[in-house]
Amino acid sequence: MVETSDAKNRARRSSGRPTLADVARRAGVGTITVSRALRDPKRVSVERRDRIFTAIDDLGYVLNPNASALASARAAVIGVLVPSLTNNVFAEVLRGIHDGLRDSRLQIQFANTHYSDVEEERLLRVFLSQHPSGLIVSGIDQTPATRTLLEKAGCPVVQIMEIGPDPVDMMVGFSHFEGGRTVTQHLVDAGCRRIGFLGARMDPRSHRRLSGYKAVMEAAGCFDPAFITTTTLPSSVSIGGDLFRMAYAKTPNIDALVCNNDDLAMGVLFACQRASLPVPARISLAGFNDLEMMAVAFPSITSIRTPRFEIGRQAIAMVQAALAGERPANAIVDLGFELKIRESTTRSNILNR
Amino acid sequence: MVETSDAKNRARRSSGRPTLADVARRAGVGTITVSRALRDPKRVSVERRDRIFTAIDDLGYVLNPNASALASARAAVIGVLVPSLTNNVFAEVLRGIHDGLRDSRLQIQFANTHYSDVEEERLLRVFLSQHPSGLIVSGIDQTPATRTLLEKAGCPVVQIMEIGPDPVDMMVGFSHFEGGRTVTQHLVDAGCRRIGFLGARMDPRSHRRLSGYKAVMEAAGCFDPAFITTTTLPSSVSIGGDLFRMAYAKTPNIDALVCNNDDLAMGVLFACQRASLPVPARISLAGFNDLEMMAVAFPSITSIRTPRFEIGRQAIAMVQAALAGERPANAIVDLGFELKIRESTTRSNILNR
DNA sequence: TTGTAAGCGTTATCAG
DNA sequence: CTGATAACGCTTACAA
Repeated sequence: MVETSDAKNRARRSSGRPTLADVARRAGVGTITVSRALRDPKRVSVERRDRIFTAIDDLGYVLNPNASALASARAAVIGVLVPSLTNNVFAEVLRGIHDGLRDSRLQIQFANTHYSDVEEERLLRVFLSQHPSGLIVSGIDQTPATRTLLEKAGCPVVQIMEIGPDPVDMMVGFSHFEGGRTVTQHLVDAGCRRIGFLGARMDPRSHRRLSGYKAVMEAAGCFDPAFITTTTLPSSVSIGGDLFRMAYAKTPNIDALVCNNDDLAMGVLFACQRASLPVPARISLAGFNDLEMMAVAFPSITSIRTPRFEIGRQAIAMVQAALAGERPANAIVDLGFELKIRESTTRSNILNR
Repeated sequence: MVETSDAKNRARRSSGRPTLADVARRAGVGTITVSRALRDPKRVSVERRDRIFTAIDDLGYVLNPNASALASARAAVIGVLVPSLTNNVFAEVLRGIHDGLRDSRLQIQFANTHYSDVEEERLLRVFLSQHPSGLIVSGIDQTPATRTLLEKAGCPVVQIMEIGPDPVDMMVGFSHFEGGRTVTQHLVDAGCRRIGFLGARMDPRSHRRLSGYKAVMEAAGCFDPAFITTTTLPSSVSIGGDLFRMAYAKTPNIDALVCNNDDLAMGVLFACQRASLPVPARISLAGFNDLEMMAVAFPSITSIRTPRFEIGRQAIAMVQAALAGERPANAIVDLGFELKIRESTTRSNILNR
C-alpha cells in the first residue's frame, strides 16, 4: 500500500473506509455540504448534489451512524420495550413496527422486560443512554421512576397495547376492559349463566379483561368468585388445560369459559375433547386475541380480534410523524377490537352431540 | 441558569449529561483512567478505582455508547438477521439470544429479512455500517455477495439454525435433512407406506427436510412424487388445512402425513377432525419443531423437537467467547434434535375408532 | 446556498 | 499504572 500522503508522525486510526471528507474532496465541495445532501437534499444545489452522489457511488461511501449519533446527540434508533417474546401477540406488534419502518434509515432496537418493572426501568436507561430517536413501550402501568424517565426522554414516546387517560406522550391500543366485557356479554347473550374465567400471567391487561368480565357477570346477576381461576404462571396451551381441570373440579356446573387469551382457550378445547365434554354443547368457549388458528380449529373458537399488527404500524407512524414535527390531532389512538363469533359459542350448530 | 464557568464566546453543544471528563475531574484522575476503570477495572489501582466509582455514582454518570462506538470503531451491538418474526421458531431463538445476554453491556439489534436474499444483503450492510461487535445470521445459503460481506465483517459471525461444511466463521444448529429422515423413518417403522409430505414456505431448510423424507421413502421403496404437496405461501395452521385437502384429493389413500412444521400439522389435525378422518387410526400425523402445543393436543402430535432456545443461547455464547479472544474448539456446533413420539403416530392406542 | 471552525464524548497512542 | 494529546467522522453554529 502506498502511504497516505498526509500521514503524520502520529499513527492514524482510520478504519480504511471512505469518510464524508473523502466524498467532499472528490466532489470538490465542503464536508458540510455532503452532510446536508445526505440528510436534506433540497438544501443543496442540484449541480453539487449530482457531483456529490456520483462521488458517493464511486467511493462506495456509507454514513457512519456512530459518528452521526455523537455529533447530533441523536441515534437513528427506535427503542422498543416489550414484556415477552414468546407471546405471539408481541411478535406481531414487532412485525408491524418493522413493516412501518421499511425504507427508513431508522433502526429498531428492542428489549424484553420479561413482565418486570425493574427490568423495564433498567433497559430504558440503557436505551436512553444512546439518545434514541423514539421510544415505544408496552402498557400504561410504568412505575413513577420509569414514567419520569420517559417524560424526560427528549424524544417521541408511544405507549402501546392499551389506552388510558394520561399518556406520557402518545398512545395506541384498545380497551382491555371493554374487550373482557364484550366477550362475556356475548356469552350471556347466548344464554350462558355459569361462565368461568381462566387467566394466566395476570399482567395489568389481563386484570382489566377480568374486570370487564366481572362487570358483565355482576350486571347479569350471575357473578361468583368461584368461577374465576387464574395463575401467575406464563400463559401456554398446556396451562390452559391445567386451569380448565382446576375450574372443572371446583365448579363442574359451568356452562361456558372465557379465556384470558387464545393459548389458554386452545388448551381448554383439547382438555375438553380429552374429557369427552363437547364444545359448545356442554361448554361454550371463548378466547382473546384471535390468533390465526382460532378460525380453523375444530370447533372454531370465538375470540376477540385485537389489532396487534396495526398497533405496531401505528406506533411507528406516530413516532415518525412526531420526528417530522407533526403533532398528531389525537395523542390517544383507540384501534378497537372485534368480536369474532364462531362455533365454540354457537349452540345451534351441527357440532352438538 | 448560571453560565458555565468555562463558557466561551462560541455556543457549546453539551447535552448537559455528565461526561467522562466530569467524572475524572471529580475523582482527580485523567479521563483515560476512568475509561479504563469502566472497561477493565483490573488495570486501575484499587485506590483510584474506588474514587472513580464514587464519583460515577455521585454524578449519575452513564457512558455514552455513541461516543464509545466512534472512538473505538466498535459498537456494543450484536446484529441479528432472522427471516421471520411471526414464526414461533425464531421468536424462541431471539429469546435464547436475549437470555444469554443478561448482564452484558452488549445490545442486540435485529432485523427481519422476510426470507429475502436481497433484503438480507441490504440489512447486513446497514448493520455493518455500525461496526457491530458480532453478527448472527440465519441459515447457510447466503448469496456470494452476502457471504463476502460476512467474511470481511471484522467481527465474530455465527450462522444459526442449521449446520453445513463451510462456515463463514462459526455455526450452531442441526441437520434438517436428518430431521426429515428421522420423522419419516419413524412412520415407516410404524408400518405406514403411503406417507405424504406437506410443506409451506419451502425455504432451504424446508427443502432439506423434504430431501430427508425422500431419502427414506426411496429406501423403503414407496416414494411417489404425488405424495408431496407444497406451497411457497407462508406456513400457517389454515394453510395446513388447505394442503391437507389438496393432498387428500390427490391421493386419498395416504396413510400418514409428515408436515414441514407444527403449524401445518395442527391445521391437518383440525381438517381431519372436521372431515371425520380419525388420527391416527385412519391417518398418522407428524410435525416438526415440537411447539409446546403438540404435547397437549388431542390426540397429541408426534414431532421433532428442535433446540431453538438453545441455538440462540449457544450463538450468543460463541460470539462472546470470540470477543473474549477464545477460539472455540469446534466452530461447528450440532445441537441435534429429538423425535417425540406421541398419540398421532401410535395406532395401538385408545384413540382408534 | 455554502463553507469554516469548533465541538460531540470517548478511546488509541505513546511517553512517563 | 497513569496521563496528555490526538484522533474517531460527523454535525452545529455562525459567517459569508
